[in-house]
Amino acid sequence: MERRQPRLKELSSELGLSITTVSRALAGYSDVSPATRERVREAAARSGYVPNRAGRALKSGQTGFVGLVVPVRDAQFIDAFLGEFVMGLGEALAEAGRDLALTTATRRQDELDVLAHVVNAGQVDGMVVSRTTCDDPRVRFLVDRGVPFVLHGRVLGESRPHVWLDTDGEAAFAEAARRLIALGHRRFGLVTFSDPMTFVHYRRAGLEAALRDAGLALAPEAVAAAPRGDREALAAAIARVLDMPASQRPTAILCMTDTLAIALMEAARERSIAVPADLSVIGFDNLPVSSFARPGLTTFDARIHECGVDVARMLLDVIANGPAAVEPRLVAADFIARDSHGPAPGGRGP
Amino acid sequence: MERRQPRLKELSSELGLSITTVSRALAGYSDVSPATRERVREAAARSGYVPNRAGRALKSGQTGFVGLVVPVRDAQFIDAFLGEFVMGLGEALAEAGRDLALTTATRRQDELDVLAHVVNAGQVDGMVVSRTTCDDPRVRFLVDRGVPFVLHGRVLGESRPHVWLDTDGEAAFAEAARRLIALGHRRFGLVTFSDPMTFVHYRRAGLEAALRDAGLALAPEAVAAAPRGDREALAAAIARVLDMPASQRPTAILCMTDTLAIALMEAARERSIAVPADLSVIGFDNLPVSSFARPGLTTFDARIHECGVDVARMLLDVIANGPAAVEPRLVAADFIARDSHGPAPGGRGP
DNA sequence: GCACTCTTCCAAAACGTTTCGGACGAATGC
DNA sequence: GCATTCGTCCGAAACGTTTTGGAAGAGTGC
Repeated sequence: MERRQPRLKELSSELGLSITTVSRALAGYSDVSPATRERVREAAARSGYVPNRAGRALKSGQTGFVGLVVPVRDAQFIDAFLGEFVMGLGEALAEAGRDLALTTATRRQDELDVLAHVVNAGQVDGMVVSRTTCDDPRVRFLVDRGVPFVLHGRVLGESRPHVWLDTDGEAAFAEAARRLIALGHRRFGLVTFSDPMTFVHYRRAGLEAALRDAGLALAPEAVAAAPRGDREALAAAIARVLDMPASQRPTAILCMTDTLAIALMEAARERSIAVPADLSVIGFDNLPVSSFARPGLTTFDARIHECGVDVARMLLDVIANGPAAVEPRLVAADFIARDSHGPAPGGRGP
Repeated sequence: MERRQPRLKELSSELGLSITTVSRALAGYSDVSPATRERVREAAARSGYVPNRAGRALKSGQTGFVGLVVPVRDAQFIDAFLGEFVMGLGEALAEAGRDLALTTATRRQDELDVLAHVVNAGQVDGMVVSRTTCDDPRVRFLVDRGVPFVLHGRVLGESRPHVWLDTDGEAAFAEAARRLIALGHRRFGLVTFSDPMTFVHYRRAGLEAALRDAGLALAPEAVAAAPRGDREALAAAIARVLDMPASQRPTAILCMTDTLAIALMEAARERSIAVPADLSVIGFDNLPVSSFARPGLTTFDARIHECGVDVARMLLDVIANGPAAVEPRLVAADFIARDSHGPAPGGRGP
């Protein structure tokens, strides 16, 4: 068996034409006669000819790949939602005949090193950068190098033009706070990450702004912060908040992600703190898990699959037309009301 | 800015050496003096030289990519578990300096067409094939073409040598059945897919064999089958089983996946059929969702992340040494006892 | 009949790498 | 002192594609 894949050379000698003509016929150039073009196309289709990626990449500089570096932590998928995002990327790329080059950054390597390696090896036409930090070195590197890229998330310090798509977590957390305030809540808490991810910054800012508008404030001792993936630190931080005297304990806690919210609800259950009677909990992400949690978790849906599709389309646009041609996008998250939030205990609410 | 990435040519002229020598120094050949080798290595590291993938692929035939084609259905990630599998692949590939080329098969294209395109474009050194069907045309294609590949799953008809890793669903479902029989169950049901996936075949075979050994049988009317992703057909099929008179209705139902099991439990709740008092339910996959379902879902853990790691390692082995050098692997799934199964109603159990 | 354009085709170069087959001294064996 | 080997190094070819700069021939205008 093992029939070798035909190449331009085989195809051209079979047709009695030059390699040039076959190449230009398939590319649809006008300097090859319609009759020849048809003949070439037919032969290419019949023999199953597909242009070799490496050859094409070498000459044209376009590899057909778009890169994504995903970190591995705790040997488990970082946030169930990355899967959805990746599928969105893949779907939009498939429409453009491109593929996703997925590189895993293991613990031993810095994420920036891996990114630089991928870019320096010239294996991609552009990069998707997910999970940005406030001052992300990857963004500086990519801007410096002039590599097309799109951020999923934002950075704070970079003034040079770059393209991003982000969920408006600031507006979402402000909305959550206003809804809870309207339900009579006055003491708020937050379960968050201690890492400098940009979304952490914005969501917290949204919460604090809404509280300020209502003449309230987020007490520092009502904030539980832990590094991503560190279950023990998280449990300890949550314990510090939940073990406050009931008269000082927050009656409503916002959580950076659904995963954190579910951990919080488990911790509350262990302490016989009833959700939502004693404590309202709101998450973010709308993971599939969240609708099966008991009580069902109130959260925000960021339509992560659509974000993936949009980021890929924006990146294709940047690759074709440069970053100046593409507008950054801030997309709203939808409030998903379930059963984990309700009126404040004590009946001051409606 | 936009400093161009140095290439072998720049590096060699900077060092006053030939391209050949620089290339061979970096590759560690013995015909370059240790002193020169060090000098070259140092210069390469300093300038951030990384060999161009396209150039290398063109000459050596090795692209550094391993391919995976994932289907998109219902615009949502097919089974949460694929994400875990992909991360396992990526992790093991990263250790070998390779990357994953993820191609999405959209509805319009046949999965085989996409696979053939990827292979014919020479963009990968090998393929991972997931979700095999009993008589999978992809396997025939890859064996015909002599492309290195590893199946995640099995096929039934292919006699030519090929490498696979699969979860032993046959043993798992047999074990589940025996456990339920020991708990007094006599009437069994099955929620399954009507699609010809190989795992469907094996798991059902395991169930039926265990029943046969106990002098029991799986009644055809106790089997709910629907195409993957078709929620309505699934609901209708489940309804037909659950709406049987209680005296004939199965007291224990095995489900091909956790997703199906959760749909079954929801349908049972709507009909006030208590799980596990009236009905025992066992799933497969151990999705994160399953531990949050109420009652917690009894299931099997296939250690999907490890499967990804192992499949990638096997594929690297096949690429290096050919398929004959690699043994197929059947891995056991772990029984995860939670609260969705129990003694048969009527107290015949222990 | 001549200069010109238009259509259709092609040879050759280039992209960056690896590798084959040497070349050139210096050291070795006799 | 001569042939041989060894240690280093290099030129050139090749992988498959795209593109530049033509060439050859037919048709057109005068």
